[in-house]
Amino acid sequence: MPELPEVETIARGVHERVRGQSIVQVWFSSHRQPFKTPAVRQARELEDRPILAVHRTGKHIVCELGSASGGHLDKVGSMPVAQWIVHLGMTGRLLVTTLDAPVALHTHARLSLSGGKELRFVDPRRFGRLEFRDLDREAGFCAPGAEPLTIGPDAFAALFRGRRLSIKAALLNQALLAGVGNIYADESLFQAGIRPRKSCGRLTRTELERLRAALLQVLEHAIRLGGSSVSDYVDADGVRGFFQLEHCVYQRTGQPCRLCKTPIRRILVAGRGTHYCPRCQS
DNA sequence: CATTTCACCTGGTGGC
DNA sequence: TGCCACCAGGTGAAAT
Repeated sequence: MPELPEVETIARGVHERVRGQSIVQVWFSSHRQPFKTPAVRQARELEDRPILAVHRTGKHIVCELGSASGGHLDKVGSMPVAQWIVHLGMTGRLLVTTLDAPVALHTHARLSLSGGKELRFVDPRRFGRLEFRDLDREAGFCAPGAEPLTIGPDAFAALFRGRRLSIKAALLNQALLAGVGNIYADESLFQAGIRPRKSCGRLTRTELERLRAALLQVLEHAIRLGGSSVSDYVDADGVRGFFQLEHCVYQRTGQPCRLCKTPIRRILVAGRGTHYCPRCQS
């Protein structure tokens, strides 16, 4: 499941490979689900536009686009006038392939590019979303929550102050922090030595600062390793990540804790499978 | 308003 | 061997 490190890895890969190229032709599957903007309008809007840059915000991939009419006149670095926003959901992939590469099952979008490659969106469970924004008429995409890689100690602590829900549920709330999902919530709570069910309001300032530092460290480490491939995650080239090998608790139910050998436990918190060490996380 | 539950999806798994 | 119930979880809408 793509979370911040996986989405960051994909966005970087796509950026390197498609920056400066124009979208030549757009094909969408007939499935209704993945489109936040209706497919017909989305396809018409995307065609002929140059891709100026690709970056990540929260779990969203944002492609900054130039204007269609004078696409060849736009230079990389000029102001974007539109955006194509991709959310991968649970099983979404965004791949840069050759034009003649075999089309994977559950391919929902194919954007052929001026450089002779293709940008493909593949998503078996169709939880992903594709959206187009015309920046002349609407605001640019902005994740609702704070960015975990840059948020400071005070702002981080303020997110959780006065809340009664569990810290695990709060970490998963995208309106508070953008980009944290089940894997990195569990891993950062382990690193910080905090029980997932602990109420936000009962966390001390020291614990919150430990959590912020742990989250930052875990996310940066995961980005360096190209993300976690736990189900079928791959980067823009179809290459798997390596951070799953470093997981301390996620999907390690019953296995010995890497620090104290106590078997890792799995419980349900806020309806999500949650993994923790009963000894290291007090 | 804050918080919880559920529906949306398909592939993989385990029981019989 | 085959079939089927069930689970995985990001998100947003509905319920509490």
